[in-house]
Amino acid sequence: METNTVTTDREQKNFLEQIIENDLQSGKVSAIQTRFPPEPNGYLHIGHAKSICINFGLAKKYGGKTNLRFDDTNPVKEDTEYVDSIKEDIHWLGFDWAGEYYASDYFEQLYSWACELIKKGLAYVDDQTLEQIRENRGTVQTPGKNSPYRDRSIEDNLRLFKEMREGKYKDGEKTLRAKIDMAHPNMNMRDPIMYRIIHASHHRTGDKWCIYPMYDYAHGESDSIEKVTHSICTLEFDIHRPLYDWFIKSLEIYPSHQYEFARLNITNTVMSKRKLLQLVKEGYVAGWDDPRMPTICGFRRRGYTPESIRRFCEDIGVAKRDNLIDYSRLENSLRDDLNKRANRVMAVLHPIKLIIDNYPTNQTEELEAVNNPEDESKGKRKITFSNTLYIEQDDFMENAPKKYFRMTIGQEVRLRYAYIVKCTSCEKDEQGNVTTVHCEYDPLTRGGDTPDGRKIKGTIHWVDANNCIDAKVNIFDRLFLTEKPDEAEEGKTFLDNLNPNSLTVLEGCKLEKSLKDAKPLDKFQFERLGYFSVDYDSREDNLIFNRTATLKDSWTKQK
RNA sequence: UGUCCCAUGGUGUAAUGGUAACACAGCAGAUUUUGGUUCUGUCGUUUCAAGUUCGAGUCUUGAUGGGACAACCA
Repeated sequence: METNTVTTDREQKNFLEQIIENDLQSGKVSAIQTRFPPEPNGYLHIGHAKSICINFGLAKKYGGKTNLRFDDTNPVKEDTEYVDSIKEDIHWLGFDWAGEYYASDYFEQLYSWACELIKKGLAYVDDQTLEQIRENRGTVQTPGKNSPYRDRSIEDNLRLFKEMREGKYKDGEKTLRAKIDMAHPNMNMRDPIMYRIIHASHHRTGDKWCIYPMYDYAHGESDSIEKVTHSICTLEFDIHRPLYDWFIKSLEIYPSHQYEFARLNITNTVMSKRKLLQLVKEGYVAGWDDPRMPTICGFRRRGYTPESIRRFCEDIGVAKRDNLIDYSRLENSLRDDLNKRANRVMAVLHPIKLIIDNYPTNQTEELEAVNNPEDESKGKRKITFSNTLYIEQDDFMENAPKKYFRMTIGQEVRLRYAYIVKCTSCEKDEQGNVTTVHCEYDPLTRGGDTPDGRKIKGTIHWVDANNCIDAKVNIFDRLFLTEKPDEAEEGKTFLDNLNPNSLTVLEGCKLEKSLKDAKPLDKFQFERLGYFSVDYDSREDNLIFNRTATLKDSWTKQK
């Protein structure tokens, strides 16, 4: 292994990279093998994306491999629906796995290893009930008590365990336990349960088994079978590591090692699968892929790109201390990506009419607009202009503050790519809302240039009222009102922190004609407004856009 | 009154006993046919105490604060 390239490298490395480089240099491992081990009992969320980027990213960086392994040891919670969605999401994120495995592939091996542990006197069949086991486990501060069945003979244990497998017992009647230490300060070491009886069909093995291994017994052994060198998981498993090591050592099998990092937390959202499932099941959101959900499919539907999510995961880094990342970091990554890639178009979300009184009534002309000022290769397009346009409600004010550079009576403003116009008057409805604004244009400023060189501070976007299309636009706000929704007040739950206004549907938005063929997941920057993506439910005659994120806005801040 | 993990600007993440740094956010300015982008400048950091050392963010001990652990979940 070359070491000189590494030492001269000034790049910052996280603790996992340091561990891996040490292991590679010392010869502890010759190549690295990682794995991403989801349980197929829910959809992947942004926290999983972090784990995916770490596991796949590390293997890629150091020339190793990553397996996808489904941790499917609990048939009552798992389903192929989740298997499929998980695979889709990983691919969409841009990763491909070396091997696709299932813990259930290893059930036979796991069973025979369990028999080996029995033969070594390191496991026993326990007849205690769930309640008795719980009671005798003790507490974190008091030692537990040995089970009365703890000293059964190896022969009895072997026979009983075989009978468990054969279906001779009902759910809960017996368990197989590792024989470690009921007084161990680490609760996980107090004779942890290795197998429980569950008479339920498994999504892959059907009714072949009625005993299923627990996570602690299955996970490390699966890692070992796959010769995983670095088994990377979140912090809450660090207390399981002694047990992880105990099984591997007792079985004398390939020594995989577990390393833990701090899970991702993001402001104003929840990240637990249980809570996400609850939001879906109880109808607080429209589904797993609701654009307000922190799921991968939710972000996808909202308009996020895989690149922006990967970039985000790199940005936030990896360490062992608890963290809470501001949601805006996600938006930053998105803007950074889409600024360079999304074509610009003009759209008016809250339309009011703008009538150019000195422009010929029946005239229409075509103007040229740049598709992406960051990327000349995206070319230009034609947009039409006439005497009646739509502009944004916010872009007109009757009594404007002095730093308001938009439309207000007597002030000149540029209509993007069109003309300089001067606002003359407005019309209101009975409630006093402005419905129509009048102005006059300067014919010498076609395209938006000022031949006399006068400076125009404001430029606003517009849509030709005589040549535009209607659309529905979903505006999303944070799903939760508080930064840490999990921390609910006394007697309340995270549900009480839900934002009742997290979704606003805008009807009758006006879009430039070029958008008529937009297909689901197409992404655009609506000039001055933000990034928008076409929703799955969008149809040619009923366009629906999702606002992915706004543009940075230093104006509303100034106000 | 247990065991384990963690503690660096507002938020994250580096610094491997030798000048505390980078990103984002904030603030100020420049540029701009998007109040976007881009560019420049700027603000601001080692939880506390003792110890080891020529020298400590880093090592030791203690304290404080935060987190994890008592599913036949993962």
